Amino acid sequence: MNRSLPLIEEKGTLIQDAAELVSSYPRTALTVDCVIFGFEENELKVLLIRSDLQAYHGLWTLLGDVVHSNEELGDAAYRVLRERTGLKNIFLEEVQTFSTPDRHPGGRVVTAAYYSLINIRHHQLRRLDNEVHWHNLKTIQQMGFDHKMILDVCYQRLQRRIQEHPLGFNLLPDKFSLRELQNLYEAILDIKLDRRNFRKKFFSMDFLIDTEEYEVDVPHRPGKLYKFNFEKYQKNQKKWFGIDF
Amino acid sequence: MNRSLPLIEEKGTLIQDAAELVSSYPRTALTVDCVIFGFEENELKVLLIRSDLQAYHGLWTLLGDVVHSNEELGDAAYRVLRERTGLKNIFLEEVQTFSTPDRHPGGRVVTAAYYSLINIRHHQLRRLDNEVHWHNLKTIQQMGFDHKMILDVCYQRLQRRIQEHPLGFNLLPDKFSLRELQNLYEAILDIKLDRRNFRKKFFSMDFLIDTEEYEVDVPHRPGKLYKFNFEKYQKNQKKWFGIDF
DNA sequence: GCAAAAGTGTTGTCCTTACACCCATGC
DNA sequence: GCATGGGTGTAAGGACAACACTTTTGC
Repeated sequence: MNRSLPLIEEKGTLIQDAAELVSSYPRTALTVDCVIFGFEENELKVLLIRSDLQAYHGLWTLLGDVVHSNEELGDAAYRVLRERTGLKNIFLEEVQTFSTPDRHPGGRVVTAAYYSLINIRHHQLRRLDNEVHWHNLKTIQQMGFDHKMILDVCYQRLQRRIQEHPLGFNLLPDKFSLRELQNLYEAILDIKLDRRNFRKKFFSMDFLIDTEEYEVDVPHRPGKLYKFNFEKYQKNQKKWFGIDF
Repeated sequence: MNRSLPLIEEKGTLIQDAAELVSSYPRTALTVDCVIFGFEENELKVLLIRSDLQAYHGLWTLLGDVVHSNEELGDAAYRVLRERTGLKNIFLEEVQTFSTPDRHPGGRVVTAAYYSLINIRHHQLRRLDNEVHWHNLKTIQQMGFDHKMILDVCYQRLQRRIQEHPLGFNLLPDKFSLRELQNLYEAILDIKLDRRNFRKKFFSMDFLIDTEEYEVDVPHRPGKLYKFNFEKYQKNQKKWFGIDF
């Protein structure tokens, strides 16, 4: 309907010089912060770095850095990860911005939070700048800046996401047992699941490939090892229209 | 484990002056853009404004503005809405940032997109700055900037969201018929739903209050009118641990 | 043989889907 | 009386939750 509205121009003249307009805008320091979750020894961990600010002396913070002047935020997040940890080929997802005016002691800094979930063993940390370390998520109390809040928000996102997408498979060895898979889900969701129902669920989804191999060197009956059928998953992407709140 | 790590300080001296650090950061123009969906005449609409840039002469754009220097992004989004349309008491949700370097013809501008879904009749548009108009979502083709992409991303978010939360009820009159509710869902999800199953679904959720009133002046058998039981919904917030991809 | 975890099946319940007929009203 | 949409029920299938015993291995 509104496509046919006449152009009304008397209201104001159009802005000819977009560059002049933009140059009149206030400018803000922009950063990105990466919340990298990892899974190891049946615990959900997160990668933190020691704050280099005197104001947060001794506290841990997320991996973050300022966004360069012609850089996309997503690219900045990948760069931060690469520079600080050497990590590459990781999928980052934006969660949200944090822009409380006093969130940074040095002045106004707006940050966009990104998160990912990776296999700790598949990604060797190089360049341990400023003491990058994995921390058990459950033991983290205080952090610098508003990073504890950012972490909490990203953790909630992760929990929601893993129920909708098979994120988990990237986190396990190429061949994994169902117990390992279940441990992963239990660690992330922070709940216990019924072993039988869990197995049924995953078998019925039919995304597991039986490798015919078994665990070795375990002090109990060895479990079968499976691979994830990524191809099949891609094809069967859920299209669902239920209403479910 | 890492809580007990000793502080290693020889790596570098801590930064004493956080303000100096921040002042060294490059700065970026920051805007917010609001994607306001509305529902009227069984159609999903979106509130757009005529671009005031010569470069996008005649094209429609989202409601946006620059973020003030000490303003939270969310607050800026609410302000934009208030200033441009008079709309208040609306819930906005952040979707994501858009930061392609050349997305604005006047130079680097990073934007954060927010969306909402409102009842067009409950919110009178005041101050029709620069021709703010409702547009039928399905007829929108080209827009200024990268706003078509932003709109698409926000629409997808809306579709996902309405399947998880009873957003819809704010969009209808205080008392509504089930047909109105179903029209809303069909418009947003862009599908047809079975009337009987739809009714069953909503009745079984038990969030509807029977007003004992009926539609009037309809050219067919009048439907019963219901209210939404917001209180009951709050209490029964879904807590769910299934895995469902 | 014992400890530890793997592996397995059934049942009841609930949710979803598909589907067809009568009812109340305006005209 | 007819057109329009309102209102209703059932049956089948699928998903989920709860639950206990046997098997295999390392030691």
